[in-house]
Amino acid sequence: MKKTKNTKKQLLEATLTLISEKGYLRATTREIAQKAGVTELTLFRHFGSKERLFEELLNGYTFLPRLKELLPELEGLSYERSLEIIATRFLLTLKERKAMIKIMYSEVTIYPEKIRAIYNRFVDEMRGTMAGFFENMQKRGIMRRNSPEMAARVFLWILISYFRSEEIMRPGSMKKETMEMNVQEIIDIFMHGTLNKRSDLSYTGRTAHERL
Amino acid sequence: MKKTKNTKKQLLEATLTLISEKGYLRATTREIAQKAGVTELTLFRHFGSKERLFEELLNGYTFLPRLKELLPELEGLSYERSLEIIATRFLLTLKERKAMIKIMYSEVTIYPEKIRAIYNRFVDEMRGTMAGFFENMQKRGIMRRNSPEMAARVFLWILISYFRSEEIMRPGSMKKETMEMNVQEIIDIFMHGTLNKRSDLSYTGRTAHERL
DNA sequence: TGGCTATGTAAGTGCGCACTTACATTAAAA
DNA sequence: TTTTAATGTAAGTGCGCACTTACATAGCCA
Repeated sequence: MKKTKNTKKQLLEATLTLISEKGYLRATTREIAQKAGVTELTLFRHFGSKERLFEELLNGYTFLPRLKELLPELEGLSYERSLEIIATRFLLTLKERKAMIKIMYSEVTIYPEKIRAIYNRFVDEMRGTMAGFFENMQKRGIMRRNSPEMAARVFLWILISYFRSEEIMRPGSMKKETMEMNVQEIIDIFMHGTLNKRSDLSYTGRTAHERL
Repeated sequence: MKKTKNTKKQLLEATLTLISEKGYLRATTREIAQKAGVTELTLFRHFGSKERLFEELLNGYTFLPRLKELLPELEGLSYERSLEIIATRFLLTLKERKAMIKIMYSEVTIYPEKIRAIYNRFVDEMRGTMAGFFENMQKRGIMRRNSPEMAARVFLWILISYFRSEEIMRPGSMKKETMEMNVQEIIDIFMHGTLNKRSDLSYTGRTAHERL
């Protein structure tokens, strides 16, 4: 063989980048090949068609959320602090996977089943993990008796929307400090809720907003 | 003139539908014209190019959220009930605007400025209204002293993600009853928060989840 | 060394699509 | 009735793109 053995990998990477930037139809095979440093013909020799190239990208992609490994490290921390750490880690994962996330948002109409499958696999896993975490918090009497499933969904929804708002709909990338502040406020709301109750004051004293 | 005077309107409607279903590039001018009941040539005589057709669609679109008109009707209702009603109304608005929302999600990469402008106009207006509502609740001592802005953002984020999850990423459309139940659980979390506090029990007795 | 495999060069094919041109028709306004 | 504005019919143009074919070349292994 000549030169590199990882041609396929580089083609898949170029595909990921270009399709996330310009969408499936606007990302031409010529451009993808060029970005991968090979000829267009090589692309077709490896994947046969543009469609199969895209499918292989989708099939081979894994989000591997490292959330589960994170949970044991939270022992001893407060509920609030735990949520903050989980949220931060989750947002970083989203940021790392930004390219694929953009694809999932913009190409659902075209590849409904496959993209939904990936998306749901990812979200379901996250939700399962979080639901487990919440169940645990309930057993310890730390959390109210909400449905852990729904709590997990709401938790993830907030963060996904926040990510989308900051990273995709608003210009400029999330700054680390802004993010930390926002996460604090978000978690504050998620944890305490928004209703004024006397016990709040005795427990936390002030809201994240007041601390600013 | 011949027949209808509203050719432009019908073309714009067809454009909205088709682009939301298949994306900008896959929605052909031939198909759009056919759906509008006119010839392709008529389309070009009216709009000059496909791009300008799309631009006119974006420029002329208005979300007109009727949220503001809704607020006065909430006088006398509980905080929780008010939030439920607002959430339901907001979700219905999203459902009605589903086509444009799908376009905004899938074509941001291609028309960043214009789509972001529309999106932000919509979201900012909603957020402003909600922030006003929360400020009012704070003045009355009903709500904790969170940042009303952030509370509004979180509130809308949850609902938008919920909408997306049910209407776009999961097969099948939101059933009315399921939606009502989900909204109850969501609002329950948003309002009370997820922390177990003694005053919760004295105030509401049980969570939405326990009521099921 | 010789054969095999991965890649390259170059030229081309066919299709779909946005967009055009020339001419005809119809209904309403004048 | 004549004129005019909006639409239709029909044929076509040119471009970009996915994909192909034929032939050449460079490194690896037996």
